[in-house]
Amino acid sequence: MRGQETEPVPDVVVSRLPLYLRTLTFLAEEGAEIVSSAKLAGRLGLSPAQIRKDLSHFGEFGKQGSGYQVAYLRQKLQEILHLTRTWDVALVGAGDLGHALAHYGGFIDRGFRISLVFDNNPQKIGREVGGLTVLSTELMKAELRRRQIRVAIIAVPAAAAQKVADELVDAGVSAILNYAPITLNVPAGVNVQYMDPVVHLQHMTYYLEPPAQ
Amino acid sequence: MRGQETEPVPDVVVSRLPLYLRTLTFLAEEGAEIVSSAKLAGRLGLSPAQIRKDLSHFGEFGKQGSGYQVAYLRQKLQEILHLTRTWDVALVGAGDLGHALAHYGGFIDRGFRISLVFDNNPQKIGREVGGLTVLSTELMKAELRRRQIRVAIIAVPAAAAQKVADELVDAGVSAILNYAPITLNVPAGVNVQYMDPVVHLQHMTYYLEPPAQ
DNA sequence: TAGATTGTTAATCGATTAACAATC
DNA sequence: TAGATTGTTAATCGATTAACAATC
Repeated sequence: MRGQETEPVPDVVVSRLPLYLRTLTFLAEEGAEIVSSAKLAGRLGLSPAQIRKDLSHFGEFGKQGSGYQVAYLRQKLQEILHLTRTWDVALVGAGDLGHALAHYGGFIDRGFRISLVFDNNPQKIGREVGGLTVLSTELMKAELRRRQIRVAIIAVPAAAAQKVADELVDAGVSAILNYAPITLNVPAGVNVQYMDPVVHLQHMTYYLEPPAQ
Repeated sequence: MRGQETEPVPDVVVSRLPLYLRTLTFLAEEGAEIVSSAKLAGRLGLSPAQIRKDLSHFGEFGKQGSGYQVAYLRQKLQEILHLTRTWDVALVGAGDLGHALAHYGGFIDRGFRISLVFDNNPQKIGREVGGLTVLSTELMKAELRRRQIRVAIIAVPAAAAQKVADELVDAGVSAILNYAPITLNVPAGVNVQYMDPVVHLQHMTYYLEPPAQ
């Protein structure tokens, strides 16, 4: 317990909170009303102590002897992660991946809604994707500013990604989920998360025996 | 330098190697022949010392005074990550995301090839996706065994993912890239990497001011 | 040679874990 | 009450960084 929030919470702790939240949602769907740090840890492959320590950065949410109320902790995590509202997200790139993201039904009940789709291909501009009309990237900056969009997803080829990132930052975006296989250069204060499947596959092949073939 | 490889390399080090490799490929395309740890670090937003320390787990690849030969270090990283051959990958799930992955052109020159696509939907079985015929998941175990597939991608809804994972493991798969928003339970020796866009978006909203709206 | 940069050591920093008093 | 589990402290563990001799 503490009065005013002072020490910043380590980013590695923050990165686990969405996993806790996701698991709590499952537990709630399964009808669980109470969960212990041990049970939550078992689901996630973490240690109970780590979960308790992580949560202790934000307050006291459990009860000795029983554990955490699932609905309550879930609510608290949503508040901590600023998910008590829905964030409008701009999607840049209306290719195969952009289509998949625009059609993905898993955003809305976890705090996000793709509200704008951009592409620079005249063939795609004006088409409809996931209920949205694809807009020209030339309109991007103005639209993002007007709608005060803070979150964007980059789903363009690597060669175009840095330019898109620059424009997004210029338009006031400060959270970027980047599917392009390239490290982006962004100013301090802008957060980038990376989603390159090949990077994760390559990470795993390290542990695979180089097969005979 | 050491004789026989003894100490295991920390996983956090392994996780950075694909990023080094990716950046070296870019540098090679840009025509760079030599790169210093400082330049590589600048590109990646890391410290030069970290890159040198990471690489030192595997050998001595640089030259005092100049740095690393791009082509040589790239080759070495490919060998370390077992990327001197192409890995056949099974894709499970032929929905929007599965389509996007099957059509993605970025796998082949980075060591992977989607060779099999499975789905349990009779509407999809027999259809063609990215040049491959969608097979029934009922054939999965036999096909994976027969072709000795070690790497798979899960692109099915969360509700189906654990069952798919169990079947993949049973079929001998030991590296799973999981797009379903759920933590998988797998035996020791099976590696899972997660790709849940919402988890990464939620990580970032922690740092965003909860907007007025 | 002088300048630059590696590979490595030791110091620092930070994260995880173990343990337990508090308490439901 | 007895048993269980939290929140927290201190210890441990591991990763990052700083610094520099070696050397290209």
